[in-house]
Amino acid sequence: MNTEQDKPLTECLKSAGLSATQPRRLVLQLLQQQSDHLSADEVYRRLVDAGESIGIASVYRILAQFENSGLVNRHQFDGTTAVYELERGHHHDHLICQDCGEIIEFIDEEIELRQKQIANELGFTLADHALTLFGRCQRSNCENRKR
Amino acid sequence: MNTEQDKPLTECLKSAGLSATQPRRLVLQLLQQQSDHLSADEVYRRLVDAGESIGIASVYRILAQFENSGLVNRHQFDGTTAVYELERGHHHDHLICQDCGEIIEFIDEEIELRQKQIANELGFTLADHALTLFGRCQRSNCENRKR
DNA sequence: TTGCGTGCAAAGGTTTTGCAGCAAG
DNA sequence: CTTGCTGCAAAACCTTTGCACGCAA
Repeated sequence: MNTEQDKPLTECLKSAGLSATQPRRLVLQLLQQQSDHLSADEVYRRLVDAGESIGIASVYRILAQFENSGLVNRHQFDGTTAVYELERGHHHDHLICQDCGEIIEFIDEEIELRQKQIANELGFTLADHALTLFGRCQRSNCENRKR
Repeated sequence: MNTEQDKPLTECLKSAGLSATQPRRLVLQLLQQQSDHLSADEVYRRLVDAGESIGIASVYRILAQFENSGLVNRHQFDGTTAVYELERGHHHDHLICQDCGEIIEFIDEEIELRQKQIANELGFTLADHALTLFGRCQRSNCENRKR
């Protein structure tokens, strides 16, 4: 699949309807290099730590713009902080380890289909969904295991 | 099914390991009367509007205690405000209308089962899950319909 | 009585906003 | 040049916490 991330930063921004300013390039580049799910503050910190000049307000504004343009997805895994990940053209849901915080992405067509069916049965057109599983990994060497 | 809500307030609280104070009784009673999903602030406001004397801090503390005792469930449907609903012994997920905000509860055993299977296949034991569908209702008379 | 629970106010963390200056096209 | 974007600081918002007082058992 040919996704936006294959284009150079400037073109990727332009085709999303955004002018290619330096802060926007920086945020987009960071998200492309990362496979993690980053909070706004983590994005800000990493850029500052890398010697870049950017403000936290711009990070929030840019991430919101990226989300509206479909460039990134926003998730609210815990109740406090939102995290963002680059839209890579492959929809997926998330499984989070309650011990070590590891985030695993998965996709299940059966669940996807049932969701649509359920919405339809209830008289709705499915527009979006949020599915997060919380579990405990069975790795004996999980360094974050509690207890 | 015989649930906690069938008991008088005091007994319900006691069997949850909580002393039966007036604020706790008030919050529990409100949640029992309500079938809605209420935010902490909504709980606070409704009690104050009803002439009761209670502080917002107590509402937050009490709702957290209720959640730890399994008396209520906490949901984070949007990114900003948590909502609470009385645990009635029937697990369910939620479908929310993006037009009118209506919340519909549903349960689908197929999805429940697949979730467990997926977690197991990935080497995890499923502990919890959050599934929320977002859709648009097809009621022509939906007064909150946008556009 | 005795300690837990409460209310108030202040603090905490995340996100948004107002505004003057600056950069992109 | 001209408009839109940025950075800073302050505000907004939801939630938690410290503390002295008061109620439940």
